[in-house]
Amino acid sequence: MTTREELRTIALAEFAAAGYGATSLQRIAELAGVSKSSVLYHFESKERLLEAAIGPAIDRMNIVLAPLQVAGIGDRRAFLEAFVDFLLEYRLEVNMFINQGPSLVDVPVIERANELVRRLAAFFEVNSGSLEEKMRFGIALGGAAYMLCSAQTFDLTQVETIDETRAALITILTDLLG
Amino acid sequence: MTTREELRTIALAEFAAAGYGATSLQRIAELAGVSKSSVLYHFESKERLLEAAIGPAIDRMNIVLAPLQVAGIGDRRAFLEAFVDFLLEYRLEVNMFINQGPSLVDVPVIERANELVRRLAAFFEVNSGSLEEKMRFGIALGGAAYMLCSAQTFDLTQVETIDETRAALITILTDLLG
DNA sequence: TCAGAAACTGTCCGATCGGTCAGTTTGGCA
DNA sequence: TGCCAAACTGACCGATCGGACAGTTTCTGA
Repeated sequence: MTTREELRTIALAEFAAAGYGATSLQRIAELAGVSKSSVLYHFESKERLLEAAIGPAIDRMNIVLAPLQVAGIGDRRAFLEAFVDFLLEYRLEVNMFINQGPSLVDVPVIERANELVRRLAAFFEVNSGSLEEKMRFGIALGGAAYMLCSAQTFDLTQVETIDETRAALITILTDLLG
Repeated sequence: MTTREELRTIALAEFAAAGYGATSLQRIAELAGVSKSSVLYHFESKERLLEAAIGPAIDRMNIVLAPLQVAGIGDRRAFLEAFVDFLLEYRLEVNMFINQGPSLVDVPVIERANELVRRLAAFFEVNSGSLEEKMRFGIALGGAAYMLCSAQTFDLTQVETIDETRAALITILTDLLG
């Protein structure tokens, strides 16, 4: 693993756990065992580091959404499975966005993610549905992100297999949105 | 409204919106139109301000939970209604705890809130249930908090009445946990 | 009216923030 | 071996952080 990729991984974990504003470049550097200058060599600013941290997740989600742009959401169950796979693979990024996003206005990469959520909401016809349907969408999105990143709070640390988690998540989200 | 209470309200809103670590005493002072020194006169430290901000919510939730300590959860529906009322009244506090709590280790008031969540999980027999039941609890808790505090993201700003929101929330949480 | 308490302020402190920059170390290739 | 670019560092910058403290204004009851 290159140092750059290592820094990206460490930064993402810290941003998700402690928050973007509360995480200093110095702390990231210490966790990586390099100097703060080295962090700023690989990423020219803290904001660029944030971009590198969650950008790939946005790109991936855009790919998941792309076919729906022309064909509509079609089979909800199939889409939810793809969505859950996305959540599991990018849980830290999603958690960070859910928790920190609202406070990071005018940050380009966060605006891109906000646009993504709006498109997602449109696919689920959130704004044409009832209030309850809107709320179901919000609860599913925020709740899945929260739950996936607070395993220890709920004594979920002994989660046996990723497959079981995936199946349970699909069942619950299908209940909420399917 | 006393200045102290005004400061508490402003601080809570900022902590919930921008995060505890990212909110400076100077900013709170500016929003309140007083000096930073004045903030530290009413609350001897930033941590005490955090305590004052979310402490009442914890006290209130403890009162909601108290009767269950002896009688068990009994009618889940009735408890969920009380819980939803709590969520609606203390949405900022809950949102702040959900988002910032994991990063605020060793802060006494946050530890108190964590203990509260553990007791809540115990009432719902989260740890004796299946993985899916645990996840339902986490999604319900985190999702409700997220949704209540991101109305504009989902174009929910035109929420007509609090009663409709309350009814929808009870329905959804009953689906998840009832 | 006036004294004491409460409320509030400006100034200062050491630490840390994100970021710049000149200089040093390191690794690969001719 | 010599060289150059990439990787990395420490020192430094102005700004801001949470907080201490002495002094000033404002309120209130005797």
